[in-house]
Amino acid sequence: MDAKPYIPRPTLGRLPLYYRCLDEAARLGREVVSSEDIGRALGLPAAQVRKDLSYVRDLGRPGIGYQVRVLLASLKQCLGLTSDKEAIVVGAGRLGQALAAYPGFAAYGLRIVALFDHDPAKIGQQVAGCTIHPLADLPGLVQRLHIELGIITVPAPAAQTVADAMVEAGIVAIWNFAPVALTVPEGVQLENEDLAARLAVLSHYIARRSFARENSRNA
Amino acid sequence: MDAKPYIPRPTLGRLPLYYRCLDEAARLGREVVSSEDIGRALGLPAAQVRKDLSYVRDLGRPGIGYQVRVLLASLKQCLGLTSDKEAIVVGAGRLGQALAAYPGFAAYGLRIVALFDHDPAKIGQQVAGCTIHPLADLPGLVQRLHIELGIITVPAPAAQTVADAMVEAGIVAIWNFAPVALTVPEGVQLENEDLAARLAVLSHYIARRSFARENSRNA
DNA sequence: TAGATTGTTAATCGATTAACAATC
DNA sequence: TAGATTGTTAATCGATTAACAATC
Repeated sequence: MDAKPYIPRPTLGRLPLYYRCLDEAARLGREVVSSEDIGRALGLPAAQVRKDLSYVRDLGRPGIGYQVRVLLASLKQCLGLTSDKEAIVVGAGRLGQALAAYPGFAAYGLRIVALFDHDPAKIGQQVAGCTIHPLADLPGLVQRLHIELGIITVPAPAAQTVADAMVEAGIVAIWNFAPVALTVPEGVQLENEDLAARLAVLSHYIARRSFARENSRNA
Repeated sequence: MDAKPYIPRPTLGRLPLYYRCLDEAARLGREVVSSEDIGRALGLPAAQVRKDLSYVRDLGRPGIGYQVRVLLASLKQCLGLTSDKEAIVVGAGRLGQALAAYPGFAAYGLRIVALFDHDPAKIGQQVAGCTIHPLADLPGLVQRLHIELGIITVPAPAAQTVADAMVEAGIVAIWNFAPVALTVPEGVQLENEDLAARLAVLSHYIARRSFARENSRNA
């Protein structure tokens, strides 16, 4: 047991990419990869790959590279994917349902096991093998299955209440899609996914682009 | 016309939050807000708010604060939201449909106007007022409507082909949900949204948490 | 041994935070 | 005028990149 206690957030965000890259290499039957190989596949400088991987554990061999199997296992452990992690989604609208059915999580051994909604019409429906439960069942189900991961896809005004209920039930990491700043107790990890804000950033790039074009015309 | 030519990426990511915050303040009838007010609402230090807003334009008044209407208009221009921006989604699976129907974009004047899919069974279906078109119609539609924003929600193996088609058709900013490193020509803005990778990061935090707990027990 | 490639140190770069003169 | 709050400068912090000794 020597998982590192602290990894910088930017590095952390890249670890899943390394994991997927190594997984792919393993499927192709490769036994060893270099930081150069990984960097090329992901569009990152080799030095950054080495630096990032040094946080995971000392696994490469100078002159040789990284053993695919070994590094994969380390990344798996570092990302907490050794035991399958289960998550719940609160808010069974289109987005919540899309996440519940999203096939991409499986590559990391992540699984959404239940949806919750307050709309009586939705209760009992199945989405990709996942049942929609009433909100009242949340605490019981979370505790019974020892769920630690919660995803919020309710409208903004309901999000804080849902977050509170999740924390109360024992969830320690929340992925929030509602465009609102939530308050959670110390020790609960919160990640915000603001889809509209992301799209607005792309809109800015387009605006800047036309601005630059105009400028060069007038220059 | 004095839109700033360059804004750091972290700042850029916060601008939409300021926009939403100011929009809210305007709806509440507030005429002036301070960097302190904004910071409190968003959980950011006031100094950072001021620094960020200084990239947008010089708009605050010392001793007073920021005029809500004026700052809102500046942010709108900076984010390119003065003229309504339209986007297309390629990949009419659950995720693509959820995005097409997502109500949150409207707050920024962003709108998804068409879905594309290669599945003949889906062609012609409506999703939240948005028609699903065959892929062959993409170039024509993009050019006719002068669409500059494309969203990719197809499986990873198809993503590069879709990106190429988008660029060919004239799209200059791509939001890619497929978990794969795409190649686009210089000048085309690419933002990756890797949902599974995001969830994996949360999984790591949980793992670290239990590691920390175990450690403190043994300490 | 020579060539390859690591892990790490040091240099660079960029973002955040603190402090404060300017000004309403 | 006194109090409030900006915009900006300088200090701090943290991440990326480059370089290279260690080593397979």
